[in-house]
Amino acid sequence: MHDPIAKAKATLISAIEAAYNTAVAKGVLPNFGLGEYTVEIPADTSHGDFATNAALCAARTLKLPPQKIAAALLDNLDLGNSGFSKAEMAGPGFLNFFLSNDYYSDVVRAVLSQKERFGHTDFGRAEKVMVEFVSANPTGPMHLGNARGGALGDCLASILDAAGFAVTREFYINDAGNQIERFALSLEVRFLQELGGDVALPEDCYQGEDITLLAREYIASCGDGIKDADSAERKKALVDFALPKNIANLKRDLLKYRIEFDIWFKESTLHNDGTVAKVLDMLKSRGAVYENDGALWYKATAYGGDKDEVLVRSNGIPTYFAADIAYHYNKFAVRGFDRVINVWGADHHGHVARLKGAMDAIGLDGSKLDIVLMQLVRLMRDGEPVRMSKRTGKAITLTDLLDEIPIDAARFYFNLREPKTHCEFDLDLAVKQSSENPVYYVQYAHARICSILKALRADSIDVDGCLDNADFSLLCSPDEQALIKHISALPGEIISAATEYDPAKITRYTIDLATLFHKFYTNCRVKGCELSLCTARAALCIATRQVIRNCLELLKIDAPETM
RNA sequence: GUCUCCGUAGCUCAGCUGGAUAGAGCGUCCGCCUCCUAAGCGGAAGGCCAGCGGUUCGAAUCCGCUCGGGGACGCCA
Repeated sequence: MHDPIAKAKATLISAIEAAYNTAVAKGVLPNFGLGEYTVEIPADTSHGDFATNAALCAARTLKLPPQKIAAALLDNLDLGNSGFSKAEMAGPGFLNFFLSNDYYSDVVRAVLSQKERFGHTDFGRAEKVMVEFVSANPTGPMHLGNARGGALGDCLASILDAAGFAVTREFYINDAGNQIERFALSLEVRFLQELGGDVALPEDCYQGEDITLLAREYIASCGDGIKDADSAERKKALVDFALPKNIANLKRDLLKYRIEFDIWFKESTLHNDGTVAKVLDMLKSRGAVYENDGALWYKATAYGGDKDEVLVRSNGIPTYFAADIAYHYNKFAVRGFDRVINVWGADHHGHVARLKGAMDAIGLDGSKLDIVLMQLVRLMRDGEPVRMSKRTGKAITLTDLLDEIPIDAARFYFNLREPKTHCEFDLDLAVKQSSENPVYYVQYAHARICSILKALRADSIDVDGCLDNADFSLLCSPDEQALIKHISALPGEIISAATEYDPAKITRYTIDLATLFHKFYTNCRVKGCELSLCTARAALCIATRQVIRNCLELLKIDAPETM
């Protein structure tokens, strides 16, 4: 039982189709087919556990009132061993179905036996998927956008993995191009300034204090020997020293944020190994480029773009865009990914169509490239937007953020909303250890369960033998069934989060799970009730704890035993 | 100007591949611990789903326009 909800829906659809065929055979309904309809889980449980609008949808083709069709379907419905106990007609012609007790027992049993694998499916058929995210500029520290992108990309990768894809997490290091030139120049100026030189830092250079510190570190460990070398040599020495340090810092900070990449891919390799030149040749041979003002232009407009783009500047240096085409050529053609997902800030949205188009232009399939555009975050404190770090006066960095708020809260918060929504990050709320902060609400449910189980063990109740000994059919109160039904939705929820690239589905699922558990906790006592019921409820507690853990594992958030 | 995201309770947001009475948290008010963690649960109040039109049995959901807000439109990355 990989996905109980999907299985139940499939069962219902075949039962409905069978009922229709029987009704047709009896001459009760015309033989035009039911057409398209849906089976859904109604918001209101009095409308059953599942409901279908089949009769409403078929009303036109069958030229009969919906209620008459629904009645005919109901008359000929055979639920047999379907896991459903009854069906009824309601409203304008809905058919509502009610699950039997077996369904609930099966779900609890499945969780207890599948354990940390519950929720995982083979939906993705081990398709090779790359998730590229963060890819922060290595010339400096990461900012708030990287914090959201990091939490988002990392959880999306985990979710895809759970949904059965073969996932690679990748960080693209932009260690070439203009920004490295600027980095080099900034370092050089700071270096010379440290040695008393009278040079000013140009405005378009990196103004941060980190550059000065790097220059100082260089002098401390390598001396000032390059002072009199020519500028190009001096810059190279400084960059060769500073860039690896910055990259190491990125790794360190991301690790602190619980993100580990499988691959750190350097842009420079694409320039050095001829991939950039190769894709330029491919574009040339396909007639997708032209020359103008001494530069090489890509005919974006011929491939779905809104305006043409420069590939090679008139000074002979390829643009970032040229390198990006080469990079994605590498992802698809060289490394053979079936699908590539990039998590980008919304400020890159203009880049999406032309990169996809460029994939088509070099004979690859741009539709296999998906971009998750993430809107920027507004940091709030005391109801006011925070733009700058108090300490440095510069943009807020990931490290600044994690100094202030717990990692659990940050990761949870950034995955609370769909990537495309503009979101506010409330610093005051994130540090609050109260019910206002949803991450604690979820963790509290987990801690409560641990506490119950501890109390039961202290009473010598065989908590660990629940799977073998418990009579799950005793779990029949509304609170128990609501909890179990929600548990059974996890596999489908993970698949849906994976296909829609929306980790927020999982955080919200987890909050709802905690809510249902807290209700169960309030209304159904575990300790102290009759032994068989106590054992069954303990089993439900263990199953719930497992599901909370599985969800928090996807988000890489701690599941504390006590709070 | 073109493209893009957003607009739902006082606040932050779900719901959006069309379905039954539009949901949650926070805030406000009122209840619930001799009993497994009250970081919890229950209840009340709070809505022109930005506006107008269209599509149809049915629209918060789909389409068009308008208004309001964020972002992008470099031989930057």
